[in-house]
Amino acid sequence: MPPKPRRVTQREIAEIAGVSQTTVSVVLNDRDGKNVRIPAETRARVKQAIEELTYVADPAARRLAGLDNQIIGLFTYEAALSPESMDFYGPLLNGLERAAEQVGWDLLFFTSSPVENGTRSLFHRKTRLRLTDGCVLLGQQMVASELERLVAEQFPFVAIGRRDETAAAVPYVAIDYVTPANELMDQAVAQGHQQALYVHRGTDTPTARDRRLAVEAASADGRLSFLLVGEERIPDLPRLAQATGATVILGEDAFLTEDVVHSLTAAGIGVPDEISVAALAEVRGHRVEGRALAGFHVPREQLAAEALDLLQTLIITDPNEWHTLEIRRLLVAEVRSRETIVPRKAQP
Amino acid sequence: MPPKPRRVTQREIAEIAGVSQTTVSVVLNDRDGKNVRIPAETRARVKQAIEELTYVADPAARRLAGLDNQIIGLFTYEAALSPESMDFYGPLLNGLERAAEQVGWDLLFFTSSPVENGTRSLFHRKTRLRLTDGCVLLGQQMVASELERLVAEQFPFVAIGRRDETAAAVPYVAIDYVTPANELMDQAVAQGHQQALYVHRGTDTPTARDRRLAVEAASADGRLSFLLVGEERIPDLPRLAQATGATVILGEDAFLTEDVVHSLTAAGIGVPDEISVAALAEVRGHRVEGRALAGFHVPREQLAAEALDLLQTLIITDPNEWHTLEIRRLLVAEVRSRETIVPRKAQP
DNA sequence: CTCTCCTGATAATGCGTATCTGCAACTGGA
DNA sequence: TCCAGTTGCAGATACGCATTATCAGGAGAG
Repeated sequence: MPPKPRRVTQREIAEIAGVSQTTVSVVLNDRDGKNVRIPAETRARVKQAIEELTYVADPAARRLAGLDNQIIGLFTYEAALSPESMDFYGPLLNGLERAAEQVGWDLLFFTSSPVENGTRSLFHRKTRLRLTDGCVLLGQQMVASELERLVAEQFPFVAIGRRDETAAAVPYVAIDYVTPANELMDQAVAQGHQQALYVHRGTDTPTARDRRLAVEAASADGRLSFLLVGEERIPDLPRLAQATGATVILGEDAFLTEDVVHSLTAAGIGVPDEISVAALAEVRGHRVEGRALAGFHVPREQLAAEALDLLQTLIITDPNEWHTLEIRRLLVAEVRSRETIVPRKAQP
Repeated sequence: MPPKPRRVTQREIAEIAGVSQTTVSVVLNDRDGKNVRIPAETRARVKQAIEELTYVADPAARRLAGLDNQIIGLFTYEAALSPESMDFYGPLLNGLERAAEQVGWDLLFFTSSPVENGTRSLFHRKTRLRLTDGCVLLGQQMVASELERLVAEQFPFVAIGRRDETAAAVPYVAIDYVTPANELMDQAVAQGHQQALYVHRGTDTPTARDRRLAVEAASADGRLSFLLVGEERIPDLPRLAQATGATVILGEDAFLTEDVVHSLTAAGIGVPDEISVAALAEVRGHRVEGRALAGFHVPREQLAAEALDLLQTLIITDPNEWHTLEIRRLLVAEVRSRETIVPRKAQP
């Protein structure tokens, strides 16, 4: 490394203004009490020197002295800025940037984290985590041990996405899929539907479980009768619909639902005229048969704002009081069902 | 601020291993010379303690002690992550992320910089600039005084985009539009064209000047005769083309060129059959008359990689030797002319 | 005239790390 | 046995900032 370029320090300001470094610090922080008093005239002299030399404090020194840095970390378990992930991360990152700008925080992307055992890891030998005041975690596959360590170290952080699987109390903001799922099913019922299919993947994430439970609950209390179908049986859907008399098919996500529609239309079944469809997930940008696919709009910008708000709360609260806080926040997704959930066709 | 959570320090490691803090530092940094010698047995003992306590170095303290942090700053004069700017910044950010990951650097977005006098400013009272080892600057409108201050402070930084207007030697990576512009004009000549129009905006940026100079040079040495036309005269283009006998029209950018095409087709002039068109700029995603608009493809991911490479060079080089480096790098844009530059129609 | 209180500062210290200097304890050679 | 050289560390210090304790000098009270 070349010699670190020397920049203006408080000591230099002090020499020029003819005071001590202490006084400069006091003036900078507008401190004044019974212990320390600086008359207006001296203050002015110091402030002038600060202006002239265009002093800016060294954040590393501030940090070392135990102060905050107004930096928050952003850790993603996959590349955040690649074109592929932009679809998902884009609105979140945009929301984070806007919220950070609002409160005057800088955003540190932990792009350096090396890949170990398949995923990136937050704790490595030179992690810059501790430079930040707090941290936002993004990604489908978080490592439980890292979350637990963050909790144990009482480091302020917020995960985006539900993190109930871990024993420790992980602060998160996430999307409530249950409320809008019920709303969507109620609308289907109001349109005359009685029999339905739910097409799902094999995965067992918290949100997948949520959706399935909502569907099963609706089936159990007689609102809407469901048959649950794995994705491998999509080719068989036309027959299944026929056999069960289903007039609605819900998919776990938008892509799956598109596959469902292809299977139906290939068999000559009209969507949505004969069978209504919807995804219990984000559907922005997804169209089937020239219509906007019914499903949810997830407020992702707001999700980011909420995450930073929660993080800020954690940062300014003593860790020992965290248990008194509401560290899990759910945002309700918005239902958009108009175009592919339509009234049930009169029986022939 | 709540009390700073205490974490593992070298001193604690030292106590457990029964050595001094110095020794821990030496072991961590694998230092060994004639001044300091640690036998393998002691090293092992210290390393074990480090493992057991899962020690990670405090980046702030490292920085204060004059070492590098492996953090580079990213300053944009506009919001970087908004959907509107993604078109332009997206590929750059992606390239930066990938390159940063390669070399193990974290990426600090200066999202906190407040707006003063219309633009964001890099130097404010609490700027975290000095936490970084170097900085990448993005944006159309950079503030000359800030660039000069960075140069004066010998702070390693690289601008993306040409920055010749400033007196001080500003390191940058940018796109060479002149070489591909000449190539494109040569192709037009090879296709039999002799007379052309160049439609430009009123702005006087370095790249705008480059393009105009290239066009004027081609005109001067008789390769291709040009008439330069301001954008306000686009409605008049059909008449101008007729009057000059021009069979090619070049636009300063893709949007301008699209307007040109609309003006021509509205007047019944076939594009590209009767008049070939191209933009002397990025044309990805732009189509006219069902064809990919001719023009350039700017290698933006590569631009980002080149910027980080230059930055890294600056960081590891003593500032006093910077004048010996090639601190301005140009990347040649790729010509894509096939679809809307076609052979000149035989005269009737 | 002495004692106390207030004013306007400053010296000293700590934060965690790296580095430079120094210094015992040992070893080998004469 | 005495000295020079080597081995294996520890002490001191710097980095830039905030904070705590302290201190000299002057004013006011008794």
